[in-house]
Amino acid sequence: MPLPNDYASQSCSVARALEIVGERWTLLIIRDAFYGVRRYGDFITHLDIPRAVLASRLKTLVAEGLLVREPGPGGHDEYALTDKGQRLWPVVRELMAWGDAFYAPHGPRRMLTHAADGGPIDADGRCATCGEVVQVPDTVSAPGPGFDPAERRDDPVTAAIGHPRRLLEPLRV
Amino acid sequence: MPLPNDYASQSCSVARALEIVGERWTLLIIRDAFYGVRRYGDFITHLDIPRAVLASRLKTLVAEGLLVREPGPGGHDEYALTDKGQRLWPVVRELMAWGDAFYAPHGPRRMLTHAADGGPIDADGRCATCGEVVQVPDTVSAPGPGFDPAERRDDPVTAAIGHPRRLLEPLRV
DNA sequence: CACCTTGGTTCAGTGAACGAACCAGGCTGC
DNA sequence: GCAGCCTGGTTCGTTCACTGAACCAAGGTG
Repeated sequence: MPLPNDYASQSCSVARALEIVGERWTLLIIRDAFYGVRRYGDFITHLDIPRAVLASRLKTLVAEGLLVREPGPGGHDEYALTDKGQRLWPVVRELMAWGDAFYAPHGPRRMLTHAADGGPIDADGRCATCGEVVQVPDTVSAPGPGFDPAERRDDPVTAAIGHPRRLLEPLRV
Repeated sequence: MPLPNDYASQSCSVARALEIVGERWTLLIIRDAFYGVRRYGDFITHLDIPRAVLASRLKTLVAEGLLVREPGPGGHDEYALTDKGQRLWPVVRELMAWGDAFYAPHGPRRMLTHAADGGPIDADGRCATCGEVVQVPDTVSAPGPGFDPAERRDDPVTAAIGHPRRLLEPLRV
């Protein structure tokens, strides 16, 4: 974080990690990337983030190698998670689990299941049915009991995550 | 985050969680709390955080029930992690693992082991020796190969984490 | 009773976030 | 071939939070 007082002086990997993903909005951008969001405009409409901030964050994430910018099917460039970015999935998953545990009075807002056998994924990332650690592309994210359709807006992202989808599967053709 | 544009509108537990722990410094305060830091002055000297910001964050964390403020042995009040706060440990652990994987050229800065049998704790929080999920108070944190003693400063916190310690064990008597 | 330690609060300066406006390139319709 | 729209940004003035230094109050110590 390029504030006068940064975390860099600390010999701690939590501090180093937070220098990259600890800035406001960054982890939400990463989360949306797992949900298949790849285009600037889709991030804007779903996150409701100031355009300048999104541009700045995307630049940082590409520079740090968490995202790659590449030509997409529509002729527009897209942002896709690299392996380095995908390895943040446990962080996002645990954050979601904590939020579900304490801030989702009607139950989890999203359920994670194993695409291969449909088994639910437990707290430490394993499929309750087969016991395997589920890889990111084999993870299906579906609305859970705490999902509130009333909050649904009409952007393509919100529409897409309204039914089960594999992580990383691009939102658009 | 009480900025004009907050995350609250999103039906997403990641966003809800980040409203609490996504502010600058907050997760580092939580991390230090796992390391046994409990007193205002120790947070100040170890984190090098502006005093006003620490006071504000501690107030928020107590209000949200992640920390409790209670009388300590020295007659001073102390801040201790509640169960709700302790359940953030997987988030901190995964963040540390990610930082170690990509920003620790000389290997992990800290090693986590199971107090009962000394087995290393792997990526998903299980002891490699006994296979159990290691509870927070049974986790021992020790300097790893990437730990740089040259960065050591002379505050009590840095001195204490220079050798193996159980998580949550108070820094002071 | 002076002094030190601890745990804060206050306040001015600075930098980042916000949001609205602007702008450039590529495609579309005609 | 050009007017218009969609996409993906940049610019800029305002607002807000972080920073760091100074100040302050309570409690313990010599």
